[in-house]
Order: sequence, then C-alpha cells, then structure tokens
Amino acid sequence: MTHAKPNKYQNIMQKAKELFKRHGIRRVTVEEICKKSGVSKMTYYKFFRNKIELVKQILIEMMDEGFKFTDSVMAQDIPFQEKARQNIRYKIDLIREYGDYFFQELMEIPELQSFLVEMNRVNINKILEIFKQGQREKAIRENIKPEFYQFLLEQLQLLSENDKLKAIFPDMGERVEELISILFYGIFKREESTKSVMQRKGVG
Amino acid sequence: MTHAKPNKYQNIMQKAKELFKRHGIRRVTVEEICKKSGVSKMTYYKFFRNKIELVKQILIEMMDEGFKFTDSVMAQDIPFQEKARQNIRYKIDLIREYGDYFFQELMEIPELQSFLVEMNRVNINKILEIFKQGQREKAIRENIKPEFYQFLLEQLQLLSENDKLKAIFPDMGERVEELISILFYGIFKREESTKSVMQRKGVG
DNA sequence: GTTATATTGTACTTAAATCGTATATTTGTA
DNA sequence: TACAAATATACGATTTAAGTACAATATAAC
Repeated sequence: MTHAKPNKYQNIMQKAKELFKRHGIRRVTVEEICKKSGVSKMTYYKFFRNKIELVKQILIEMMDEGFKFTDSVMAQDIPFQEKARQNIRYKIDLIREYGDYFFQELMEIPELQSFLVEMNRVNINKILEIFKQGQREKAIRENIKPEFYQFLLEQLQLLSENDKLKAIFPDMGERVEELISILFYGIFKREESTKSVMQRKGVG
Repeated sequence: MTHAKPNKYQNIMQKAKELFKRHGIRRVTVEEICKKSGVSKMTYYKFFRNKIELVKQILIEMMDEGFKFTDSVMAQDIPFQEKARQNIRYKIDLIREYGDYFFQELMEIPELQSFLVEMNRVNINKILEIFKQGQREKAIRENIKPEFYQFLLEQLQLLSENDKLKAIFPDMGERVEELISILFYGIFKREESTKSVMQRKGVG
C-alpha cells in the first residue's frame, strides 16, 4: 500500500538519489536520470526546472526526514544523552549513505550557495531547540548562553571542512562524529556524567 | 628505492587508475587526470595519444601483471587445484578492485572492441597453457580436446555477460567465480576429487 | 653563468555532450 | 470517439571536454 505505485515524481527522486550517491552530482546527467527512472525528458522538466532544482528537492526532503526523526526521538522518554546519540548517529549514517563526495560537490555548486546557507541556518536553529530541551532536562549546563551555542555550532560547521582536519579524519562521517563528540562531552572521559544522567532520570 | 621517485608516466597511470576505479571511464576527464597527477595536459599527450590509449595501457599492464602472477604460481610445487584456486582468486580480486562498472564501460567503448577481442584471445591462450599443465599433472581429465577447452572458455566469456545470469549474480566477481567453479568442478561436490589430488601429490 | 631540454600555463579551435524546448505521435482513459 | 498525459524525436543553444599551439618558466647539463 505504502509503496504500491510510486508516481513519476517519486520515481525520479528515487533514481536520482541512487545515481548521486554513486557518482556524485556533476557526473550525472539529466538524461541519465530520465533513462534510469523510465521517464521522458519532458516529464522531468514538468517537475524540475533543471538539475539544481532536483538537488534542492532532495536536500529539502533529506532535512524534513531528519526533522521528523529528531522530533520522534525527542518525544521519547529516554535520557537526553541517548536522544543526542541517536540524532548524531542518524546524521553520521546519512553522510555515510551519500558519501563525502556528494556533500563536497554540493558545496562547490555556486547556484546552491545561498540555499545551503539558509539550510544550515534552519538546521542550527533545530539543534538549538534540542539544546534548550537538554537544558530543561538538566543534561546540559544551564549557564551556557544560547548565542554561544549558536557560535559553537557555526564554528563546528566551518571546522568540519577544515583541510588539516580532513587530513586527520579523511572520512567526513568520522570527522563530524569526533567534533560533535568534543562539543558534547569535552575531552575528558564521559563515564561519570553519563552515569549521573542515567541515575537522575532513573533509567538503566 | 623501488618507489623513490615515480616518473610522470607512472604518476598518470596511478592516478588514472584511482579515478577509473572510483568513477569508471566515461565520467573521468583527461584534464581531471592531469590535475590529479600534477601534470600538464601537454605532458599527458606526450605519453598518450588520447584517453583510449591510456585505458589500453592500463589494461596491458593489468594483463602483464596477471601473467607474471600466474607464472609464479604455476612454478610453485603445490597441487594443481591450489594453483587454479590462486589464479581465480587473483582475477576475482582484480574485478572487485576495479568494480563491475569499470569493465561494463570498457565493453561499451567502440574503439576498444577489437583490442578487447585480441586481449581475450591472448588470455584464453594463457588459460589453455595452464590447462595443459593441469593435464600433465593429472589434475584434469586427459581425454578433453584442447579445442573443446577453447570453446568452453569462449562460451564462459559470453555467459558472464548474459543478462539473466546478471540478474542471478549482480556482482560480476561472484558471477565469474560461480561460472569457473562449474567449469572446474562441475555441479557435484568436489570433496573427493580434491582429496584424491592432495593424496596423489602428497600434500596436506 | 649559459645553453639545451623538459614542463608548465594559457589561450585557442574543434568536436562532442548536455541542456532545455518544440512538436508530432502514442498511450491510456472516460 | 474524444480528451489528457506521457513519450519519442528532433532540434538549436549552451556548455564542456578534447586536443593543439606557443610563449613563459623551470630544470639539468655543461
């Protein structure tokens, strides 16, 4: 029922994603996407003005699904640290699924620059929400200003593209994982803090 | 000493291989190869007439290395079946290293058709040599005509590209492995024949 | 240093691929 | 049949890549 008869639009999106995951964006042509998704060029251009527009739709879908996942996780009755862990895991997996290459190319498309900036802004806002909830749940220090969070997140975004860091962690997923790990837990062992949260929430 | 200072030619070959393994042939441009190997276009065209010529050189190198490996294996004092196993493993690994995609594209390049036919001919001759040695070592039935071998090998080559078989074994490596397995051992369990060879050669 | 040689960078022409559109035809459907 | 939707095809416009020419620069030998 759910995937009984995928319509043309979803068909194109699906096949385009597959091609992009494998070959990145630049190396895939519109005609190739049409062929793979069994759709004529005209039908394609009925849905998407051009290739960029298709990429945008994929990113929007990606973000929406991510938000949906986050919302469902945040609503659960589990320790905040576990919620954070699941969210991070989700993003890392997404990066791995599409591969560094895809995101690399993404940022090299001039027509997408402003779109990506806006997307990043929305994303950071979402994370800020989560942080606030973390504070309410007493899992995050309450004496940290939201502006400082925002600043950290923006810097994190920049750092994840730092060339020296790329040399240390060639894999983008790992890079992001390590950075977030530092932001969340600092450089010290987190055994204790985790334990204390677990105890406080009465889980485990 | 061995890899102290790779020359331009080897540099290009190396980087081209990397790119081809990852993206296939069609999606990689000459300029990209030049950039990656830190060489100007002029230098590239000093070594290779065009992109096809580079691909040919890679294939020739590939075949030469394969022959070298085969020769070293065949010279060892181990049971014939073990020699065969090592040779097959080598080829399967090679296919996996470059990926189906590379070989798929290879066969879709019109300018390479005759070259590939010739390469295949040389390859089949090499395998025939091995079979003859197998007969001398009494590991292969002696009442099989060489022409029949040749026929079988050619058919095997065709079968490995059969669409229905592709549906059964999408992975090219596995496909080839299964076909060769049938040719060598048939559909029956090979426990016994293996054992008998081992006993005959006094190994194990 | 000077010369010879090799390599690069840039600019260029040509060829090919890709994009995006227009149109005629086909297909599915009421 | 008539209508809407999708397709196949062809097409011009645009972009990208292939391959070449040549001046500028680096490298090595003398």
